[in-house]
Amino acid sequence: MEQPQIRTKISELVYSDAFGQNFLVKGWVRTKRGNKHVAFIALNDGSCIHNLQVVADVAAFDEELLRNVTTGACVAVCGKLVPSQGQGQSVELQATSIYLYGKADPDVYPLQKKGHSLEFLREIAHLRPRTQTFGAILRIRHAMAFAIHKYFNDHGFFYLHTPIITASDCEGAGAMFQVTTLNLSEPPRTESGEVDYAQDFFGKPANLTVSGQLEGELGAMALGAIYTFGPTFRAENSNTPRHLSEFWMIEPEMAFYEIQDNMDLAEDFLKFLIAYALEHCADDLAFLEKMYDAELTDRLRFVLDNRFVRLSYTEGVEILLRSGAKFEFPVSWGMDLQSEHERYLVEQHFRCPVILTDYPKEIKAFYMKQNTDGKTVRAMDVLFPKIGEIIGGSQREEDLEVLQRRVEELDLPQKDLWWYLDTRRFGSAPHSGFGLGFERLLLFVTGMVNIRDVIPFPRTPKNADF
RNA sequence: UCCUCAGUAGCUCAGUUGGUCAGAGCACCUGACUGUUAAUCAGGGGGUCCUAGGUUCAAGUCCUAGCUGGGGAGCCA
Repeated sequence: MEQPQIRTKISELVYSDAFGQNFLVKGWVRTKRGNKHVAFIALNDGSCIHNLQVVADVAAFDEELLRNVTTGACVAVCGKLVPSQGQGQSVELQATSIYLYGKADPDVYPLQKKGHSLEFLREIAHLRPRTQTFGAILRIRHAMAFAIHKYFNDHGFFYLHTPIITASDCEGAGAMFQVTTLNLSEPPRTESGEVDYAQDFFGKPANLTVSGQLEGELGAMALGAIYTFGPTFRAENSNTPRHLSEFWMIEPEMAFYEIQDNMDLAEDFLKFLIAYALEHCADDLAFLEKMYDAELTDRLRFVLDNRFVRLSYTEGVEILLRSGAKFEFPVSWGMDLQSEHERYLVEQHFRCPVILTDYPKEIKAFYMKQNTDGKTVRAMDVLFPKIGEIIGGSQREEDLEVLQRRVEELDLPQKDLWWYLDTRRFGSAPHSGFGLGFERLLLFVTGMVNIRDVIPFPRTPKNADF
């Protein structure tokens, strides 16, 4: 019988009814079962959550070959697609030839057919993509990245590549990683003994970006609406299931958007992404629901079907004060809301995503547009059940004098911000934007609870392996 | 960074008051079984009890410090 030369992905076969036809598949062995007459090989090639059941008549194959077909091994299989006699799958491949690409010594291959803890899998991040769980997560991650580009493209936004390396220290979003080519054991010194950054690569101190927003605003004030989608770096010593040192962030920035438009966009955007996941990642979501989170798709549908509650910080504080709930940190107007307060509003009071707006200006960034009350700014935080703040954004202050006054009040280095202030000096306009933490979105969509499990190779304090 | 819990076989864990305490299940190996579904059944091999000190006649067990991981908090997306 003629052997097919073209490889077929398993995702194309598991729902196929091309019975009697020959196919060539290539993938990694998940498990092998059977007896001395017949072997069942569960093969996965990453194209979908499902394994293809390969059936091998033991007598028809070299004994040594089959002995090396173990969990983790990589093989190519030619065979005939037939309806499965067994219960777990609708099709199976009757193998006519098997080629062993790479063995995986069962004594030392870390992955077993048994389930593994997520903590253990983090220690073998180079191999965990081969598990069903991480296959599902990484496919969903891809789908969400694609959907993000699709949404913005379809809505007339332009993808702007803001810099990864920045020499401005005023992004105001936490500690930064320094970028230098100086010899750290013997850096050049100035006459006064300080490190002489004039001799550094960029001639001044440089860092990895903590946000593309400031440059994003420059793009919005020219192209009308832009978004960024790239890696972001925070050198904070944060050790939580919701923080990474390196993560991906989406930051749309829109000219002529006021805060209400900003909220409309954020809600529509998030709902589009969730709907996209439900439509395009159904099998992977079903797996995660079965294994980790029985309410996963219910929760996704709930967010899709309900309008986000919108209320001001002041109203939120009043609800918390009236609630009678006991909080570790007592609520008062002017304080930043603690996790417990946000959770109360989202999970106890409204039981729905909440957009909080108009925060006290003292607890928000300098660039946010000040309200006429003199006390609050047009900030907006989108709070989700289980994961808290998923989006932070605001209308930006477009008035040069007001913005400059705020820069002075906060003692920010105005000379480094000249280019940012120029947008207010020349053709200023109302504009808004927000930042969406990509991995936080993925936490919500996948139902995972630790952010280290929704990025292929997590970077956290004391961990940059792989 | 703070609080808290944990670290024993490849994995998940048990190990009582400090005294036969080196254990189980799974994985792996060998054998059995003509269609399995985390296959099943029988047998076998497998240990720096996280590290360094300390207390004690005696430490997996108690004390101190450190390292690593989980959970909570802060910072934030």
